[in-house]
Parts: sequence; C-alpha cells; structure tokens
Amino acid sequence: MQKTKRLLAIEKIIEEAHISTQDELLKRLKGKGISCTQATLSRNLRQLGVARIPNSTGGYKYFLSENIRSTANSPVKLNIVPVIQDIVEAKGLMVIKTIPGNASNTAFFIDGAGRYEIAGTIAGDDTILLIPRDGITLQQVHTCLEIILPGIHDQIKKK
Amino acid sequence: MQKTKRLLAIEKIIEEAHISTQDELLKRLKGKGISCTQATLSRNLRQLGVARIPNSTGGYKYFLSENIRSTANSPVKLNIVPVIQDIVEAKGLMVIKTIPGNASNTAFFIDGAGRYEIAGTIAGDDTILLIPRDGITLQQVHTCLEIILPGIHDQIKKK
DNA sequence: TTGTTTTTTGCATATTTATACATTTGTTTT
DNA sequence: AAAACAAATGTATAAATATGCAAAAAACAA
Repeated sequence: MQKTKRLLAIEKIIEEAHISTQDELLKRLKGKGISCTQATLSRNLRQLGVARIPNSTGGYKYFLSENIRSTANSPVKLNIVPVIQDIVEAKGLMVIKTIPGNASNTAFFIDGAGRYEIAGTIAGDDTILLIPRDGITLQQVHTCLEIILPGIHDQIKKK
Repeated sequence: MQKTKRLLAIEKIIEEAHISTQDELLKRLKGKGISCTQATLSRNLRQLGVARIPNSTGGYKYFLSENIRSTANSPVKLNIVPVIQDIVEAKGLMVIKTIPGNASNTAFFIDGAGRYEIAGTIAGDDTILLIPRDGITLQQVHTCLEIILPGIHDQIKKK
C-alpha cells in the first residue's frame, strides 16, 4: 500500500532530520519519490502521534512521541517456519494461535516491528492476544501483519 | 512582573487540565484574572517549550516538554526501578509494557494494591492488560497508578 | 527625576496545520 | 464481474498558531 510506505518514510525522516514544518517534510518525501498533499501529511502525523516542539533557537522540530521502533534489528525471521496456526478475531481484538511454546517469541517479533497499528500484544504459551490501537480496523491489522510476516495469511489458509 | 505570573499559571494549567488550543488556555487564564492575547500566549508557549501532541481520540493536548523530552539533563530518580516501559490505551483498556519477564510481578503488585478502579489484570511476559471497572475513566486509572507506583508516569516520559 | 535602552505586548496579518466534502482507490461479497 | 463497502486522498477552506512592527511598559543610567 502507498500509505504504509509513506508512514515509514515519514518516521524515518523525522528521526533523522530536523523537520520544522509539514511543507518541509513534504519536499523531503518528494525527494524520495513519495508525493502527497499537506492535508494527507497532517492526517498521517496525527496517526503517528508526531509532536511539534519549539526549541530555544527560535525554530520547531517534529518528534515521534513514541520511541524509536526499528524493524532492522530483529534477529529472527519467524515466517520461515509455519509457527502461526490460526487467527481469530473477537471483541475488536485479534487472537493468534501458534504451535506450542512459540507465542512469546512470535509476539516479541511482532512487537519488534514497532507498528503503530498495534497497541500491544500479550503472549501465553501458544496464544497471542493482539490489541489494535483505537481507530485501527482489524483489516488494517491484517495488512500490517502481512507486512511484518509476509505470507502469513497464505500459510494459514493452506493448512 | 506580569509575565512571570502568567508563565507559572500556564504551566500549572497545562499540567492539570487537558488543553488543546491556545484560545482554550486563554479563557482559562482569563478565569484566573490573567489576560493577554493569543499572540502573547504563542510566544510564552515557545518560551516554556510546550508541545502540542495529537491523541488517538482525535484531539490535541499541550504538554510541558520537560514531561516528554527524554534525556541527559534530567535527574534520575534512583528509587524507581525502570521496569515499566510504556503505557498505551486502547479499547478503553490499558496496555502496560514492562521490561521482559517483569509483567507478572508488576501485575501482581498492581493487583495487590486492591484498588477499586481496577477490575483485573492479565500479564504475559512483558505486557500487562489492565481492565478498568465500568464507569472508570482511563484518566482515573492513571491517577490510580500514580498512587500505586509513584513516579510511574515521569519514568515513562523521561525514557 | 529625565533620557536611553531593553523587554513585553497588542494588532494585524502571514504562516502553518486541520478538516469537511467529494472523489478515487482498494477490498470484500455475491 | 459487478455491486457494496471501506479506506485513502486531494481540493478548498477553516482553524490554529506564529510573527513583523509599532506602541507601551519596565529596567537602567546619569
């Protein structure tokens, strides 16, 4: 999806550069081949929980209000092994069944992706409860999971 | 001086109330007998380093940046073990992230306080799901947590 | 005091950010 | 495939915030 890529790019730029207005960010994105309008950017920044903080030198700077999430430093790729057995939705939450003993590391992996869509996870032995953020649909979470663990849904369906 | 008094009042209001626009703050100040224009307020907020952060419910909230900025120049509170990493709200529930392996004992400690506001908790390895009683706001839960674990919010924000 | 300099403020307005609405794009269902 | 639904986006504009400039207030010096 176009949006997901943009959100990631926004996070990256904000972490790395000193951005003080949305137009500035807009230009940076354009430089990376990603283009949208200021309106979209405004909505995205809200979704990411980005703060604008004045500094003492007379300018402003955007900050991620939630702390750095890196997909980069995740050590294990879980999607090689068919760990995830089933996904069930309930009460606006998502229940993920894994093979025994693998809930914890799978959840850790999901957490490690640092996706804004996911408020948090709780893992037992072979079950994970995934709590989406407010305003996020389960469909969005599915998309998100597909990004974190490519092929996850195929894997389940083929079972 | 007039300004000093106003700056103090602004800090106090921002800490205590949920302020989302400068006009709103302006009215509060007026209610306290302090009056100025939005322009002055804007300048004061810059001076105080106040940030405006979007929340998941579609609004905004002003924060004193000492409460959100991390880092070096903030004194460390040694009597607090930094077990709790983050608190996220979703679906009227509260998701508390701890350092790995500490969810269970932290949840036990929270349960042990026997607070009415909290219906119960479920702990995984590094995440606690806290379920508030019906009719209890998340704000009340925050207050409650601050009573059980003094300094908890500072600890998180300074991370 | 009086004149001089610095700080603070309001006004008017520019800049920046948010949003209602319509449209497009994508997804699911039949 | 088409219909039905949901999500994402752009346009235009509203809302909110920042700032240049002149006036007023405060601080300072002689």
